[in-house]
Amino acid sequence: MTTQLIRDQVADIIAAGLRAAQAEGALPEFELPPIVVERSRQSGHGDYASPTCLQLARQARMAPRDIALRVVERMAPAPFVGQVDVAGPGYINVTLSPAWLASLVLKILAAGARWGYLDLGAGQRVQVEYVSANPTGPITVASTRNAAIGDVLANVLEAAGYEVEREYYVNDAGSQIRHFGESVYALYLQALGENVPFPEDGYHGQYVADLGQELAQEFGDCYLRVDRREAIQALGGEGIDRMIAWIREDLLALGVSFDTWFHEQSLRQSGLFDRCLRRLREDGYIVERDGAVWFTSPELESDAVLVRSPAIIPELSERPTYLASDVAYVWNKLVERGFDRAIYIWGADHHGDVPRVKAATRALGLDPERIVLIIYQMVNLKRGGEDVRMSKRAGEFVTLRELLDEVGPDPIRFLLLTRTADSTMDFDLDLAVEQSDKNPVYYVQYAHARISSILRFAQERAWDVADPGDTSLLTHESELALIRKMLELQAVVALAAAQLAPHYLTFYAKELAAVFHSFYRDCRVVDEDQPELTRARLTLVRAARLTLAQALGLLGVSAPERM
RNA sequence: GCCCCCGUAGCUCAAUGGAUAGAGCGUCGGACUUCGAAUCCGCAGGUUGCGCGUUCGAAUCGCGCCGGGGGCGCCA
Repeated sequence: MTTQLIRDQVADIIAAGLRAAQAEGALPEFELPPIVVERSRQSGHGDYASPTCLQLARQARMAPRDIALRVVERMAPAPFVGQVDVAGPGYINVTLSPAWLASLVLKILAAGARWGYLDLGAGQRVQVEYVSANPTGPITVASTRNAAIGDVLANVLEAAGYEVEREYYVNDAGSQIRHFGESVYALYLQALGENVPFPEDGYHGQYVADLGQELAQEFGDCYLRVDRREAIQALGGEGIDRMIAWIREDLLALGVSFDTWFHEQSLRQSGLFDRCLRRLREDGYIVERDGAVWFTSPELESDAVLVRSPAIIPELSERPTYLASDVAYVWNKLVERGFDRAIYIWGADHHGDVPRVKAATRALGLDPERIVLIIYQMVNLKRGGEDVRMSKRAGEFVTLRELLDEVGPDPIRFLLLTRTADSTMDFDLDLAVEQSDKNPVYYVQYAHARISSILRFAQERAWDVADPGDTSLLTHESELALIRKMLELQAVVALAAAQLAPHYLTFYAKELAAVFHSFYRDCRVVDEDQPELTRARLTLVRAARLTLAQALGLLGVSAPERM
């Protein structure tokens, strides 16, 4: 199975036709623009449509239709082309050959677990950094959207042929960590019966109290005797470690895992942070004002960004501001580890930092195009149409763990990817739980289970489902529609990878399931009176099941054989 | 004050600058003695918030309004 998209092959033969027309003097000489070919939206317009001749009209000083006619005359035949038409104002419509489509079924099955995988990455190394929630509490719904987007995007990029690394950036420095440590320490003391006040900016969640209890039981009173600062460091660090373990476990239950857990602390321990800051200072990007250190750059509209302020962050051992670490981090990604591209998945609340990180990247002498920051909008959690309010510090939120207990990973992942990242989404707990036609994940999984059931049925009647039969018998309109949709998997992977938009996969999976269900209505698979056709159709549905499984696999959603 | 996202069918949302803007849900009406009815088929439903512009062509790009959501202005 070739990994070159059919759409691109169509573009190639149109380009060849154009050049041939020019060589023969049927068209004037001009430089060819990139040939636009897209999937036809309207049935009756073939499978692919190219509006290229429309845009050539001015240069060629000819009517677009005439250009198209002269090109089509000279287009070389190709095995996948069934019919070529000039339509409307000058579109070139290409219809795939039914025989070629039928032959595709065996190629899909032969590709197996690699079906849908492409070679667009050309060996490029891409890092996707996602979730990266502060390790001061459990994963919430907002971070779960981040996880779904990041994880599926990484899958898609891998399928498109990139070398992908998945990373979780652990913010284990900064004042939130200090507040957390102080909270844990206070609750530890309280658990031992000490009468101490709870810190003003402390964390109020039940899990912090539990953590204090836990530490009191395990360590006893030994931290009563050590210096407060030291105790906070030790107990806070222990708390953070347990939070990270907890986060890792919950994400794993969602089917999300990482190649690297990168600790912010390491940026300073390695000295990289200081080196980057020195570099920026030497190049004139650092100014000192009002007793604080600022990053400034001509491309930043708002003046300057705080790097360090003794008034806010008195202790040198603590990390400076958020941006300051990001400077060293981007250097680490692009230079020390040499990724060609670094993708960040950020919640909309961080959108203001995008120009800053871009500016800092440029200030370091790196190409800002190499970093891509995907901003996804917020998630409103709902239950029966009512908003569920959340605040991490106040300890009121719905966690990933609770979601998993209530809903399970499949609906969570699927539902979180049924919107573009740009739109705010409501996540209704009641709907997510509901196993009905309102919940699209079951619709797709049902198609997979239904095919599995057909294959079981055939096997029970002693059909050899591994016998491919003669796939050229697949000529029914609904059979061909199913194959066309299966073929589209490659284009969807390419599109999702190019746009960095994993939600295309969920829409595709639903469409594929729908086309299968329609096929099922029109064509009986197992028919004792037509053994040859039965063998061919068994092969067809095996390929359809594989394609569904590939799409679901990229989404990280299970493909059940029974439901 | 500045920034970001959204506005498309009754509802929730799609649509790599292309032809007649599509799905699901909801309403209504049909299809199981035959491989899974968690399914399918059909009907109805639209000035793509408004205006101007760019383009052969705009839901899509630009500018200006209107409406909704969110963020920033020494927390991360």
